[in-house]
Amino acid sequence: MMLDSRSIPGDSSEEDFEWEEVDVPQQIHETNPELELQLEGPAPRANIEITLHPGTKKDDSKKAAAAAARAERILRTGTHKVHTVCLLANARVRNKWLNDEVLHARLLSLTPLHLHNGFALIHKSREPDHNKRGRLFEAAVTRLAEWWTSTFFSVLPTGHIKNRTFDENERDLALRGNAIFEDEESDDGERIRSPNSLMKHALMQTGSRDTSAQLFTALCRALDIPARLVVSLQSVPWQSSVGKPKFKISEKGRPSSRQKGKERARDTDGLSQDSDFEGAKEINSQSPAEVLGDTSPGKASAQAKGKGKAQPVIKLRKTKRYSENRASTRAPFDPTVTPPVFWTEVFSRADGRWLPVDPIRGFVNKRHVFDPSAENSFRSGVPQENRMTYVVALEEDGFGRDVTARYAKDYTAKVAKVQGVGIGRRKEWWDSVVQLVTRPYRLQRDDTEDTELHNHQLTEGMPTILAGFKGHPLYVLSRHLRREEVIDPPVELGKFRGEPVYPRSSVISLKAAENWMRQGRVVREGCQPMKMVKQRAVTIGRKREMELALEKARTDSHGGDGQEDMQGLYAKSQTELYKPQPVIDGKVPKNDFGNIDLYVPSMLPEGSIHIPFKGIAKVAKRLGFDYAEAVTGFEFRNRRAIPVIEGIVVAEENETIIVEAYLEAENDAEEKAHAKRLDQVHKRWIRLVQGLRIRDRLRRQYASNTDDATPQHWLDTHNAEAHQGEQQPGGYLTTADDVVKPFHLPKDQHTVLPSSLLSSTTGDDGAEIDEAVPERSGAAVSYTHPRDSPLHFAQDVQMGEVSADLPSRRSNVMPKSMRELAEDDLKRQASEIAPSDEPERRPRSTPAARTMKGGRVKMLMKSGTNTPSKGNSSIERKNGKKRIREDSDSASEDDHIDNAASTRDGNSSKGNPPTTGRVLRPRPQKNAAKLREEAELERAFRRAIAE
DNA sequence: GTGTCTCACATCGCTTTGTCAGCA
DNA sequence: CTGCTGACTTTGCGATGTGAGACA
Repeated sequence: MMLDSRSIPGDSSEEDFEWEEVDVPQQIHETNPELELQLEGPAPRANIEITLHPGTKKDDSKKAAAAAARAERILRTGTHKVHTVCLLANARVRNKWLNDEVLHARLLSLTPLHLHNGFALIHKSREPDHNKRGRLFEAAVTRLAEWWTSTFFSVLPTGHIKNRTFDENERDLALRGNAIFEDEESDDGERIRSPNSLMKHALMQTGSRDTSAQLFTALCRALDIPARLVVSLQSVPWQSSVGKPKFKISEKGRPSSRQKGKERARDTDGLSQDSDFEGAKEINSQSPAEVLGDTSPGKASAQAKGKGKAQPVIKLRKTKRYSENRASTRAPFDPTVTPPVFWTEVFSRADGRWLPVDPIRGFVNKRHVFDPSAENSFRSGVPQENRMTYVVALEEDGFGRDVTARYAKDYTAKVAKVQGVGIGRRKEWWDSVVQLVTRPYRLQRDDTEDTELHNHQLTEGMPTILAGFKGHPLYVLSRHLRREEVIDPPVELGKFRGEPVYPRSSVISLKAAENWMRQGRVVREGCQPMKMVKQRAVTIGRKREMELALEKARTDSHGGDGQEDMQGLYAKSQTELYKPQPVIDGKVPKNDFGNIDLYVPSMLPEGSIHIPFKGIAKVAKRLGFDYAEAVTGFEFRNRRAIPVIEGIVVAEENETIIVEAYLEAENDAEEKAHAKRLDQVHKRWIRLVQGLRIRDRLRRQYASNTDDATPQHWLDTHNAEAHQGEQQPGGYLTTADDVVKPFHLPKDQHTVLPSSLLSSTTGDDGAEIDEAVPERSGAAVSYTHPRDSPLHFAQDVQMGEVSADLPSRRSNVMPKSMRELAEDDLKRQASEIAPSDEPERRPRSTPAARTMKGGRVKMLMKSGTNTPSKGNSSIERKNGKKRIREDSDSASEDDHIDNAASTRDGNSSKGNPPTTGRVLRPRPQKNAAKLREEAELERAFRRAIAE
């Protein structure tokens, strides 16, 4: 590109520069393959070509994958929650059934008497020592459990609740989607539909281990021992990784992608599991490859080998039976040996505590035997069928308590984290679920139990994994300390892999001096910061400040360290309450910004007061008092901190005067606002009324002079020429306005007749009409046109007809102002006599009036009060129009007369019958009193608007 | 071969005192 | 002319949560 001074014409400022010719390569080759640039300059005719290659889709796919992962996570979490709640509800229903009296009676009848007596003999009177009583009770429970386990109830290997991972369920659902209803009975879950089902199992003395535990609980209750049904909810884990076999190193060498390798690893893993675990076979038999009938050698399973392309559902059943047969051979998964999902807690009255009882394995008072995590250690490689996350104990009254801490090993280190402790929302959710089943009031034993559970956590011991220390209530590692946390005093409790372990109680949180100020505290003089951290700059101002400081530091040290800005953090113990400068001579101390910091009430200076009213600063300023606006906090928008100002701080002695002045100003402002509002209301009313009047007048004029006021009618008129005599002049009446009466406003105050306008041709009304209905009027409105208008003829004819009918109105048709109308009204008021009878009689003289009924009377009432002129034919015309509607269902004779009247009045030679097919009921006739009342109301209204 | 650690990415929470045009 | 009000814009960093993969 070459720059030439000639190429910059007429720029004097540019003339100061000496332009130099330089050689520029004709083409610029961009090294970036994605952006090719060819510049086009004036001298060497190089073209500018910008080629933008669309970026690789990598990012998009990444995004999509992330979105999918997120959606899946939400789904997993949701599923986990719903499943947990359902399982809890299920346990509650079972727990309720365990109170069935018939079930109790049946169980008691099946229990040997000596076991009954074992409990009956434990009594204060026989054994005063409660410790001994406690031991006796425990022994009795042990005997009962032993009898139940060894003699009475035989546990079936299937039918109990098992834990399943999200993926397993997904696969299962995908498989059984169509057959889920037909296949109901094939489900391996034991079906207990009522207490009767439980009773059946009690009589058969057999069932799943869940049923065993439930029946044992019922038996305890029958024996009058407070017993809880304890359930470890086996909900779908929310973590995606749970139950997934990990990626094998041996898979690495495969030519396929890692993901595929992982999938295959999972598949083959499933295979290996399949051979030795009944639960796993279900999962494996439902693997997607099989579902899809994929028999490729790479994915073909050992099981699939012999089964060819059988339907998945059938396969499921077959494999299940197969596994059931083999289940008994698998000792490690024997449900009578492994930790259960349901068990019992009995309350030892003597000890005042709950004893766990495992009626399947015959354990009593051994809380550690229920956590399956220890059991799994020797079963590595198989999916867990029991995961302890939530353990709920349900009492006879249906209320429950979360007793996970009693049974879970490493509760605080592991299980609590799965429950969501410290994570926030999930823990919140679980708390809310527990709250649903918690007794609304507390018993003493609840408090005792809480203490016990708390002690369990305290005596749990140090975590064995690093993650266990994270958020542990007792222990902390310095690596897990937060930015603003420090350990003080650093008392070592022990070591974890060479790292010192400190008590959580030694952790104290620090704040920067500024942040302490926001709490109304200042760092004591001479205190050294306990920790130095990198300063954060969030707002633009702060950032600039930091940059300047950094720049200054660089220049000072000549490009030396350029170290980042560090800030010191202080502990609360290093601070003291901030004491602002007092108010002296009514002068309020202010900060650099001219206001006062008032983040906490203690920051209010001595001798001052905070008046938190909006707009009070103006008052204080007007009165000339010293004041400071109170900054009570900040809002953050657009990388800026915006101070929140709430009122002012003034000297105490000025408070009364300022507040009084403020209230006064408020009152004034309120009054002003009220007056303004009133004014607006009046204006709006006036506008409305005037608008209605104009509308009414226009309608009367066009309705009376001719009925072809609408384009529709214009059409009708022309159509009617073909079949004259059929159409009625009231075509206008079929519009909505005729059906829906607008409002009982004085409708003929501005009685402006076309004739008057014709005579004057000018004037407000003429303009108005012209403006309001320029086209609508058609020939009928042509009176506003000059005489040479093509519509002149129609106008003449029309007006001639009208004039014949309206002799008296002619002279009094000028538009009136609101004031004039009011005056008229006053005059009328003075001269008004018998308003109801008089007008009714008078119009009867005209044929049109004779046909009028209720509606007519009313209208006449109005006209009589509104205008001094009598025999107002325009009104009659209007009434006539109205009459058509109102009298449509009255005698046909009336209709004829009416037609005749409207024919004449409407200046139409076509005596058409009413075109409307509507059937309208006449308005009921009003009596004189009612009419008078209405008239009075109307006058009042008119007076109001005349003002 | 599993449990634990590490890394990458997502999400949350902290941050702490403007400017300008339009209108009354 | 003055003073008030509302629109403007949507950051960025560290801590922490989450999940996948590596490794002891």
